[in-house]
Amino acid sequence: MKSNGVAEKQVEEKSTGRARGIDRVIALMEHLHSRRVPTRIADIARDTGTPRSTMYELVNTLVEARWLELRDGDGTVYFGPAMHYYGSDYLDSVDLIRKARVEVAHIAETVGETAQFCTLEGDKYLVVLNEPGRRMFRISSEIGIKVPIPWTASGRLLVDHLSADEILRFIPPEDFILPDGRRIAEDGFLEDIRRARTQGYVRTTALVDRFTTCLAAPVRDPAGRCIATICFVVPADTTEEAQQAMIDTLKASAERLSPGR
Amino acid sequence: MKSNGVAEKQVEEKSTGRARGIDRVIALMEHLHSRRVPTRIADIARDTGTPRSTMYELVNTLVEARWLELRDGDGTVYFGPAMHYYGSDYLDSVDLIRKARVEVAHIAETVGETAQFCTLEGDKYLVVLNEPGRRMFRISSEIGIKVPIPWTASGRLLVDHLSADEILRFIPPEDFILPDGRRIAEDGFLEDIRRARTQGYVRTTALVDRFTTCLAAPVRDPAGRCIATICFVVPADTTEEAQQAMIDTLKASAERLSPGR
DNA sequence: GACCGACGTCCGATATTTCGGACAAACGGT
DNA sequence: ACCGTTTGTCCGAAATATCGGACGTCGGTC
Repeated sequence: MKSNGVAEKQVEEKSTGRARGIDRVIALMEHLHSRRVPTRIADIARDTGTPRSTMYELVNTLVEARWLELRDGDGTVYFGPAMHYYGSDYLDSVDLIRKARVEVAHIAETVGETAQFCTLEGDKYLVVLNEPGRRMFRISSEIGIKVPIPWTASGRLLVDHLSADEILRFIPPEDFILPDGRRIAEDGFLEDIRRARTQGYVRTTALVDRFTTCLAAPVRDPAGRCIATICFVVPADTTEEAQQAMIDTLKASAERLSPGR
Repeated sequence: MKSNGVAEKQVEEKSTGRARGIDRVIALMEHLHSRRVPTRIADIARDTGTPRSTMYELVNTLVEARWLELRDGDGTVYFGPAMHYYGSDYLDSVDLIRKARVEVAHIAETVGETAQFCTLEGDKYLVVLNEPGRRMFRISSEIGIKVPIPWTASGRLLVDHLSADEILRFIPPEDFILPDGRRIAEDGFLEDIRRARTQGYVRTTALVDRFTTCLAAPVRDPAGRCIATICFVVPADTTEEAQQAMIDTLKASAERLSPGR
């Protein structure tokens, strides 16, 4: 069950190609999530290595349960309302996330910029909450999509409890290569982390996206370990003055979210 | 797949008690959603009519996929982060809901009261989006929980495209009985609907909860049919003046959400 | 109008998953 | 310390869900 670099993942190939329905369904949902777009049944079957007849059977069952929805009438399927209901139950059940929802919504509304709440999952960075700002230019929320730690501002906070050695052992080497092929220098990265520890926030500019600046502040547990971050995603040409105000906002929010103050 | 009055639902009992894993999983998730609280595996097995050994097997699989999470260490399970990711994908994929999220978040933040976005599913009323206000007294969001139409303010808008006869045929008779046993008079209900059509909003007080007032405005499709509502849930002693301001806010939001203006 | 590819359904065989029950460990009350 | 209850794992048997492939439709292309 380890996530290999490749996006697509055939279902476990044991001796025969036969698999349990539930494993097929998990592969199906992961596939839809990674594509993030309504997809034709035959394509899902091919890309997940599931027999076509099996996939049709399963999709029918899931559509009936509202886990999936037939879209457009062009034969594509995508997630259905049941996933939203179950997901909301999850959000409500996790104390930190429930509080973070309030903070993120509040600062996104008052500041007017996109705000996010992020954590680590394994050795990857993950957006858990995303509230778009008034500026509606970035539509794609990347909720639940794993991203290499060095690509992000928050990532520099989320590993700051580790030593330099531990950090480099923890992050897969290939994660230092940006989507455009550039390489992030490891010592610059470690220096960012050191500076962040003393400053109490991180700023990155033009990292994965040339015209975007990220501002992030750490949510820490009572032991001082960074367990999550809250951050703004803003245009790189935002004035320094405005950015400083946002940093103060983030620090205050992050402080309120840190358990045991 | 009809929802009978009884909350619990054994999995399809054909000739033998045997069922597909996927059907067991659907029953499991529905059970968790209806209980809305982390639950012990053995209890889920009993309440869904699933053999214990089968349930353990399935839960292990689902925990590994992050569909479920083991909680507390007391052997209970509940929804996991994957549900949130899939649910977010669903929200982003439905145009009206994506826009409604912005409106609901905005009015909840600016007005400071709990705002919701609601639709019909079958012959039941359903909360799709819920944004708690500053007043944090009502914790329970009821997202995805089906409620009888006559119990709600929004319900009076959502059926207003039907004639009186059609309405009474559409709503199951038992749905006119409130949780406390009181009966909602059918002609009063129909009168509410008539008035709502001309006024463009609905107000109900002390319906399902003695101290709560609901204010709702209709989102209409180009044909004028009410396809959803946006509403506030406020204390019954809110001043008339404040309520009027909220009604104006709701009408404006509902207008913005109505497709094709 | 014939051909080709994609879509969706159906059916029988068999590899496999579900199921029941047994078992050990952990728990908790007296 | 004793005993009844609950939790979680394991195993073999057999009921059945998955799979492959065949079939009829539909639409577009030459």
